[in-house]
Amino acid sequence: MAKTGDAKGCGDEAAEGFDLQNFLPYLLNQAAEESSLSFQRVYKDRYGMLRTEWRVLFHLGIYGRMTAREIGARSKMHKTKISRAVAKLAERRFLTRERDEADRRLEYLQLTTAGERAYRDLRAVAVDYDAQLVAQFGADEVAVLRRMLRRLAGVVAD
Amino acid sequence: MAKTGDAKGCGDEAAEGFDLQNFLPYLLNQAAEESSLSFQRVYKDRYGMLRTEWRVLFHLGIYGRMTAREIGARSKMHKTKISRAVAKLAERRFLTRERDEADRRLEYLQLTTAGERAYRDLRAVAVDYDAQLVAQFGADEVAVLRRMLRRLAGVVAD
DNA sequence: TGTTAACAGTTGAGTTTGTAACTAACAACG
DNA sequence: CGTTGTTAGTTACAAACTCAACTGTTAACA
Repeated sequence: MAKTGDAKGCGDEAAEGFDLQNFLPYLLNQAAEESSLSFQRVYKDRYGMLRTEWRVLFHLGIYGRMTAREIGARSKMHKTKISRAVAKLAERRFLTRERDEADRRLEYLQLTTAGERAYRDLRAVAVDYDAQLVAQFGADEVAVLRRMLRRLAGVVAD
Repeated sequence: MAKTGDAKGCGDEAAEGFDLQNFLPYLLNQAAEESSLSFQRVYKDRYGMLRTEWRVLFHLGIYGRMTAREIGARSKMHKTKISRAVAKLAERRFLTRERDEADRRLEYLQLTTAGERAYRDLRAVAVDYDAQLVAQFGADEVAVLRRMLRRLAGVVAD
């Protein structure tokens, strides 16, 4: 895969002809950007959401009522991102915040009916995308891809 | 892989239990972010570079003298990003800009000796990373991963 | 030629992000 | 209790990104 025999007579000839298009961090970024694009357009145009907001919406939609801290633990998003995403979603009445009276530092977040509706709508788009992808690449290869990406992302369990 | 039988008796039961951790755009972003991190640290701490600057540096290091337009065509980065990255690299004397006298809109960019040195240094880091990855995952699986990512990224040829 | 369109690259305004410092609340231990 | 440390979440400010408008140049074609 890596080109060789590019001898230029320097010291570190091993890396001559470095292949950027096959370099994983670069490639991952390109693929991530590209695959995000079609979605981004849906949740941006349809609901005026950012990716961070989409993520928070999905976490609450999938796992139900939880605190910002728990979202952070699951998603590895930084807490400031979450804080701002939550503020926007609350402002748009997609979620409600409820203080925990036992530990008043905590705030439970929960989707409103409107938030739930948005989540279901966007989830349908996501499911379609997934199906399309599996149809295009084949279930086996997609499974391999997912497994490797999970390892790269350092996701141990859930 | 997808959970089923979560019947809640609504309309769109197919998507109940949507698995965020296996959703490709999400997974890709997580993996991309994670894999970028170790590098980011190297080129940021060692040379004060951003990812855009790293990319420009590598394009010039690998393919040699070219214009900003060509970098854009190869990398799919937006021209404003490239423009600013080039400005910073020029300011730090990592590249020189040379107007094309035949078509005065064009400016040829080329690494200086210092730029070349930085490129070689960072390339060595990249090569190491790659080797480590192949050792960890196995050459075959990495090849599959690369092929799929290239397709996802929409890279047709080079 | 003169006019209009297209292109390479830059700049500016508004938005989003990252880092660090901050507030408020709980915990631990003397 | 009271001091010190930790945690949940927010805010402030600077850096970076996006999008659109801009400059300067070449191409197209009447």
